[in-house]
Amino acid sequence: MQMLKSNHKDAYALILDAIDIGVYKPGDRLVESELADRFGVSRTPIREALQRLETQSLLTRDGRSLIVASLDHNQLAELYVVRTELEGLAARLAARHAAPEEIRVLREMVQEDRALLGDPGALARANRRFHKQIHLASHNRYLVQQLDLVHRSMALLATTSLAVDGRGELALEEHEAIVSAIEKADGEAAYQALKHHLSAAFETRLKSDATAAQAAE
Amino acid sequence: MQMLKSNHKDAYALILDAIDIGVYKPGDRLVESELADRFGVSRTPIREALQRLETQSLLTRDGRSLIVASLDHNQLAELYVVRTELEGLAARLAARHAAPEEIRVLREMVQEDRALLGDPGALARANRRFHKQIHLASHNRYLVQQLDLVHRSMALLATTSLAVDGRGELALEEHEAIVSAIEKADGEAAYQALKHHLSAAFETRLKSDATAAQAAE
DNA sequence: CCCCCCATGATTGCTGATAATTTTAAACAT
DNA sequence: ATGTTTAAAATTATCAGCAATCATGGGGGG
Repeated sequence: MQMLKSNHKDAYALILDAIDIGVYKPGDRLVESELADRFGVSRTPIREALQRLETQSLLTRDGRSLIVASLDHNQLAELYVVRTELEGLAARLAARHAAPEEIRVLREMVQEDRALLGDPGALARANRRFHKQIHLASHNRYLVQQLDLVHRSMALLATTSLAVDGRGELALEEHEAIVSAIEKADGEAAYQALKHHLSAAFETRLKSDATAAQAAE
Repeated sequence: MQMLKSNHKDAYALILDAIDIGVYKPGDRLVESELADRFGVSRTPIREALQRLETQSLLTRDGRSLIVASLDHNQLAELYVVRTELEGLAARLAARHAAPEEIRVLREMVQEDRALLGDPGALARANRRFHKQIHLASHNRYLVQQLDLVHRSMALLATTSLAVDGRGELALEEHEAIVSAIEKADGEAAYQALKHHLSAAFETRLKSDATAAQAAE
């Protein structure tokens, strides 16, 4: 008999979700007993989940206790450099190794995501799916894993650049260019297109952060 | 008063060492109670260390229990692709961002490591130091972290390519070329030199593995 | 009035015990 | 001999409680 999919996820996923949703924001302290109460388990599984999150750099130590990691400007820039290189590599490999079916899935995604242009949240999820599909198409498990880590770190960023006016349209065009390059099996073009895509996204983020910072003064 | 450096490392380091030394080899099952006995602590810190090692892919699940991960031929190839790209990036960034002092340290390493040419073990450690120094010179903390992960995965490989006849000399020449490129602040040359270095190392490994496999028939 | 010291409470680290699950192996039937 | 069922052993997952450490705040002392 098939086990019903329990709605009782494990502590790791629960805490990750809580961070994603914004229950805990960068800088917040995570107290084991509090989390244990909130999720109705004892401290042991909480501790283990916290340590896993720590090794993935989503949490960081402040003295003896753990706080949600935050990305300052420098760290964000450093993350983007690494992300760009890894995603670029994934695109290059995808152009070389993707199965025809995988490419078709990518193309369909680009089509279907047009329907989401009004909804930044849905667009952000679609964007993640799209990139994940490229990672998988690289057929390099290590790369997929490293990129998972990178993306998990980006969960610390509250905003998505896709919410900025007009960025959604541009991003989809860039996706289209990436898929076209992969279709042509042109690794270098795919690499460049993905690099351009992330560069544009980073630039948008910096601009919107600058505006927000000014507004906060 | 300064605490004496305790010879009682934490469970994580102890298990990692045990894997490094070869007490536990890829495929071996790690039993919590056995490790707890061996290191004289209770199962809880062992469990936490095991989970950390699992998230770093040094251990993998086989059903409910953990075994030391192993790298088959494909996984090794995939790892090398990612490693090459990341180390190449580090070299390029180091050429751009390294402080003069950091470059001098690199140059000294190349000089001093000549003295170790007879001792593959010492050479392997020196090699790790050298690469780590380049990582740091990139001044990108994310990259340093990702590369740490990659190198930890390589701990699963029992042999070092530096033990192969003549490889030590070649490797040091390649190190020399890398440092020269960084000195000239020529990022592209540094990138290419590092790529070449790793490519040569990988090739050496494949050859020696092939020989060993034949001998085992 | 401000600063330092100590006591108190909060929080993490660890232990031993218990529950749940899986693996092992042994007896049995085919 | 081989496959299958069932019971026992081993192992992992979780829990509640204790010990150690750290932060906080409330008095003295200057």
